[in-house]
Amino acid sequence: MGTTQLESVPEPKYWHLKTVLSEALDQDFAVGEVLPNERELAARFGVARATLRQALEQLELEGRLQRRRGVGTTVAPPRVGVAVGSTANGWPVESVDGWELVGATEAEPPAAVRALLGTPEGESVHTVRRTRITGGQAVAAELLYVPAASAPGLSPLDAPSGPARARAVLRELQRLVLDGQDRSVELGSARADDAKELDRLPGAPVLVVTTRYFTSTGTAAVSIATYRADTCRLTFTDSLDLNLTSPTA
Amino acid sequence: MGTTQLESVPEPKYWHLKTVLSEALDQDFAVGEVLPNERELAARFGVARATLRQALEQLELEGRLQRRRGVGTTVAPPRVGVAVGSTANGWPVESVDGWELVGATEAEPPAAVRALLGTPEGESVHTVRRTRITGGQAVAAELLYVPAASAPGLSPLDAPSGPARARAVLRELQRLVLDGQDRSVELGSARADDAKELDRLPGAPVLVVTTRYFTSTGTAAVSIATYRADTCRLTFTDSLDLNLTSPTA
DNA sequence: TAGTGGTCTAGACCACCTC
DNA sequence: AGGTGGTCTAGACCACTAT
Repeated sequence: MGTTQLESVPEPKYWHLKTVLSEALDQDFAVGEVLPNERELAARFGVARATLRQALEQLELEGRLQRRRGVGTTVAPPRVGVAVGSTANGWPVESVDGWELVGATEAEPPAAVRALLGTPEGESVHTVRRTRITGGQAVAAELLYVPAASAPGLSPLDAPSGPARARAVLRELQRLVLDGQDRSVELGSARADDAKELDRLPGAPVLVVTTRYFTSTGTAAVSIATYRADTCRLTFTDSLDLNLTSPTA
Repeated sequence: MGTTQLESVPEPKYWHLKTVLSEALDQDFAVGEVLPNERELAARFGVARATLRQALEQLELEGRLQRRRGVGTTVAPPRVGVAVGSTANGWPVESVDGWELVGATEAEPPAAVRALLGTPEGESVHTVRRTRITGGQAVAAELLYVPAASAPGLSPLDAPSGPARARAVLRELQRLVLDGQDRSVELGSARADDAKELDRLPGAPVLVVTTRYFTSTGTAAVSIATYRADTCRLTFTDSLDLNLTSPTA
């Protein structure tokens, strides 16, 4: 029959909207510029605010927009490339790559971490919290889990908490010979504590980088680092010779 | 003053709901089991369907749930670890790691790729499409961009398209000496064509892995691979020989 | 055809920021 | 106080899958 079926796959409104907005961002807006508010944009496009928001959410997920409650929606700068594993085959250290020590506690790790460490249930481990700052912006929050066996020289009493304690744990780690590491990346949503460090709302999309540090005796430490997925592009420089990785002039 | 402010941060309903559901998934459901439908779940928790859906979306983002239109919501298996760069310092080849050649065309690459390749505007490049299958599931869709200069021996006429053509392009690549590669990972949303390959809806969250292949003459090829973020955990096995990286001990 | 998730609407109220 | 984005509601209809 003559049902020509031209629009056999009707594009969802929010999807089309996203495309239109994306092109508008390329052409008519500069980085940092604020967009009209959601109510006005929705009216301008003749859609409900919820539909407009669905398009904005996608664009934010892709790092094109930045939205802040009480402030507005702005055009986001291109994602920053953050090196992960450029300091490969090295223990986490202070004052490189913009890592900043926040503090350290001693507690039982989550079950998933316990499985990676191979520590028995109920055993507490050193937990170092770090934050990674790039361009004045917190881009990552990390929890580094170090079993007591990996920091044998650490007295429970020197610097019971805070950055000094964290530094002490890291110093202990450096004494061990690192045999290798193991890294994985997956999508997650920010827990409340990480979200706070990253200046995002809980549930914000993050890239979760899990690193296992191996010594001859097994897994000596595990790091769970959550990177802001909206602003970060994780870079891995596997290339052994560093000749071609042109520096910033 | 006496404003005790006990609930200074009222948790959003969908966030609380997500926590409750997450615990229920751990305790009362097996992998593959189907959940009650959204309307019933919403009624059971006394919330609007949209709110319930917000919680489900988060859980799907975290890889806990799988939702299929017309079918239902099921408990997802743990994410599969897919090796990225285990074949490090090697050209992409066929029939390893479950990559399957789909076809090849010749077209002008997107602007972002053109910038990475350094090809002039208007110049078309070979574009090889591959799909990565793991456990019977498509987990990644890749577009490999190869400038004509990187495949000099390729006649325009042998196997004009399809898997045979793709194989021919890859064979040409193997003739070059690979100097190194450069990899980055970021969050994105699936374009329509990739979504189709991955059996997902357009806009589904994906991990975009961008790889640059270097030879002595510069960037010889660029690969843009999109991995299903809901089902994949990207693994990087950097561990090399530990000799050169002797710590300060 | 019945049931599922996906899209969309037109409101309302709240939390947060700035002035 | 006024404006912003964030949450939430109670509907409606659509696209897809299975039977």
